[in-house]
Amino acid sequence: MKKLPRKIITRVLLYIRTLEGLLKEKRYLVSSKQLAEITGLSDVKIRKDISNFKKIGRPRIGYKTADLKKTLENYLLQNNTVHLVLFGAGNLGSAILKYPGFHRSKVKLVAAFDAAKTKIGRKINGVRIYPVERAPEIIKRCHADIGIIAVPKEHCQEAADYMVLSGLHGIVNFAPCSISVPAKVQVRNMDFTIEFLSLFCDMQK
Amino acid sequence: MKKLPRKIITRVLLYIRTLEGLLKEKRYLVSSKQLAEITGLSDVKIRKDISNFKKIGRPRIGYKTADLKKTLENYLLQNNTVHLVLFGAGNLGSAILKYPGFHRSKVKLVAAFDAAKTKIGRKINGVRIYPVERAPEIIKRCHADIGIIAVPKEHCQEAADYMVLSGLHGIVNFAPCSISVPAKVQVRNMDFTIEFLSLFCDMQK
DNA sequence: TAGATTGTTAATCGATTAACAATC
DNA sequence: TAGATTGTTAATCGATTAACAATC
Repeated sequence: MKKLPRKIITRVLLYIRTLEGLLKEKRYLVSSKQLAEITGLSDVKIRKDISNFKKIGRPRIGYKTADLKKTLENYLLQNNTVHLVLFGAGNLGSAILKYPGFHRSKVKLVAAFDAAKTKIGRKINGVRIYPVERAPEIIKRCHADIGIIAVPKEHCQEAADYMVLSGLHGIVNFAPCSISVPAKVQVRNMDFTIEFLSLFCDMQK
Repeated sequence: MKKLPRKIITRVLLYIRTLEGLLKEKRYLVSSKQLAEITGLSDVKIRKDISNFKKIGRPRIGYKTADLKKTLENYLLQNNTVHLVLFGAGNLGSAILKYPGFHRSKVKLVAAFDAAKTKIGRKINGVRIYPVERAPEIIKRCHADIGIIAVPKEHCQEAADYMVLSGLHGIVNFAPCSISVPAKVQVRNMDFTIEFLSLFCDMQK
């Protein structure tokens, strides 16, 4: 199976989330047109995306919800679970620790780190908070894959450095600033302000 | 000035944020190559993006930080300030209310709404929390542009409906579910789980 | 002048959409 | 059979990169 571009991966994850919702409502069949209505994407694009995997739809009928979900998951996630660690257990960090995302089984936040003495040792949503100095040790021990930066932007690069040092190859950065990391480390930036402003600019005219 | 595609808008906002940082460090000149190093984008792309505005760089020298920032802001944001309202003052909502984004002057969160009686009337970071029923009235009164959904996903569509009813044309949805709105309303979805998983899939191989 | 950097045009690449054949 | 829907191929569109001229 060839590697898919990021755009398609993101959409496929959206399909999986959507299919999960449909299953909860006991809708066992779904067409690309229905998926298009729910997701806001075009039905052609959805069929094209799905065709990257295997023929699974039936003309005139659509897709079996459960089968489609399983097919997409198998190709994309296989048997992997993503292990996440969080830097910064403040407001945003706590929100992330409690984020009610889909697919609990595939995504596991395994440890949090914070600089504040008062927070060390506490648990939020079952996840223990450790002092940042212990990050390398703990990250290696629990085989974390991805680090989340939710610290004040002054400590943003510091957190990134700890992550690189600990051998992480993926970082999701919620702080509104750029970080500098080796090329092998993938970074995804989530700056809320940029999102708000970009939507606003998009809306003009 | 022609409307720019969303991708370029988002990058230009990143340049503005970066230039703001450089100004704080008293770096009054910057080249596209330096911006490329900080942002992780290519210098050609940066020059191409900037060339959408006006000739402002000087060969051999680069750009005057302050001038470039001003030029980008003038074209993109003009004299506008974005007025935001928030639905849901839980963990994530509180984090958004306190988000230390750049450009305080251009982005203003003007009101928050929550269903919980205990939260009504309180202020977080100077923003008052109102009962959801008052949303249409307050949103109209304060000329809000964009609504932020940070409610539990069960109430996600409800919040969206309130926003549409109140005349908002832009929604940023942090809940992990799809919403259905009229075509004139622009939606931006931020599902953390999808971000984490998509980064993870991207990292494989 | 030589060298570095901008800004632009042309070429390439990738993603989306259109058209349509296949099929149930 | 007729109609709806999938899956695929070809055409279009947009974004990125390469090449290079302009300029300080």
